[in-house]
Amino acid sequence: MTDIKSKCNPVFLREENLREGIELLYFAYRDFTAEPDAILAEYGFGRAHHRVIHFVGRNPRMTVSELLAILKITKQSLSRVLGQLVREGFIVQHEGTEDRRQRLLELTPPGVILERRLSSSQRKRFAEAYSNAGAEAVEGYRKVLIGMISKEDRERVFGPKPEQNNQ
Amino acid sequence: MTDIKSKCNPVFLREENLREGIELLYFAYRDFTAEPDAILAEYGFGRAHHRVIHFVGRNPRMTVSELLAILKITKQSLSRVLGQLVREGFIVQHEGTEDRRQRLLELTPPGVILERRLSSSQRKRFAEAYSNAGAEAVEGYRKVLIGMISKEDRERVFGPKPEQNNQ
DNA sequence: GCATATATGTCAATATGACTGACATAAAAT
DNA sequence: ATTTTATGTCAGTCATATTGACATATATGC
Repeated sequence: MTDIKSKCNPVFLREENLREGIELLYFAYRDFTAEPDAILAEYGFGRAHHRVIHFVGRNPRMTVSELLAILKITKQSLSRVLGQLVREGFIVQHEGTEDRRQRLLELTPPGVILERRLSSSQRKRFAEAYSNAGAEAVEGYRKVLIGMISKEDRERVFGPKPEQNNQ
Repeated sequence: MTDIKSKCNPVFLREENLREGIELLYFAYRDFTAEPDAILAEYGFGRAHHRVIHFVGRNPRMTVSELLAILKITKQSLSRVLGQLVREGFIVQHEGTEDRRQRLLELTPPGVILERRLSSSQRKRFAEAYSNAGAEAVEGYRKVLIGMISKEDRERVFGPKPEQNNQ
C-alpha cells in the first residue's frame, strides 16, 4: 500500500509541497519585478515598457507582429507603450528591407543604456540567488520552469525540447 | 587568468544564462496565471481576488492587517476585492475574540470550493513540471527561488533560512 | 491589373487593480 | 482621558489591459 502510494505520490508531489512551489513562484516574481519598477518610475514608464525594451533588446530588428506574438497583448495595448518609447527616443523603427510594410524595432543608444540598467538589476538578483543555490540547483530551476512554460513559448524562446510533454 | 575568471564567473553566472533565467521566470509566471485567470473570469473576479482567496485559504482566521502585510497593497485596494468576496459569500469575517476590532477572515464553503478549483489547476501544472523534472530538480527550483525572495517574505512565509544572505 | 490579405496605426469606450489623501468608528492600550 | 490600533470608506487618479471599428500602405495570388 505504502509502496503504491509512494510510487504515485513522491514527497514533492504532495499537495503541501505543490502549494509551497506556487507561493515561491508568486513571491519570487513579485520581488524580482520590484527593483525595475522603481527604475522605470524615474522615466514615467511601467512594466509594459520594460517588457518591450527587454524583448526588442534581445531580438534586434524584430517586427511589431513578432513582438505582439511574444507579449500576447493586443496591438492597441502595445501601440501606446511602443509609441511612447519611440517618441521619447528609446526605440527606432526602420522600414523593412524585404517587406516595406514592416517596422523593424531596435533600441537606440539611450534605449540600450536603459535596457542594461534594468536588466543588470535583475541579473544581479539572479546571480546572487544562483550563487547561493549552486550550479546543480540552477539546472533544477531551469528544468522545472521550462516544464511550466507552454509549448509555444518554450519552442519560440528556448528552442525545441522534445522530452517535455505537458501543455 | 582563465582560472581566476572561471572562479569568479562560473558558466551559470554568464550574462546569457542570467538573461535566460529572467525570461524563464517571466514566461513561467505568465503561463502559470493563465488558467486561474480564465476560471476567475467566470465569477467576474480577477487576479487580486485569487490572491485574497489563496492566502485566506492557507491562513484561516487571519486578520486584515496580516493579509495587507503579505499582499503589500493598500487597504483601499484590498477593500474593494475583499468587500466583493464577502458580499458574494466566498469569505466571512468573524469578530476577533481577543481583540474585537479585528475581523478574522475565513473561506465559506463556496469559498473553499473556488479555492480548490483555482489551486488544483495550478497544482496540476506544478505536478507535471515537477514530475518531468524529477526530485533533485525540484530541490534546485526551491533553492533558487527562496534565494530570490526578499528576506521579509522568506521568513514570514517559508520560515527562517539563516544560510541565505541576499536582500 | 484587380482583389484580397497582411503589417501597422489609431480612435473611442471600458475594466481591473493599483495608488494617494482624507476622514470615521470602535476598541485597545497607556 | 488620551492616544494608538484595526478597520472601513469616499473621492480622485493612474497604468495596463481589453474590444470594436476603421484607415493606410504594401504584398501576394490569380
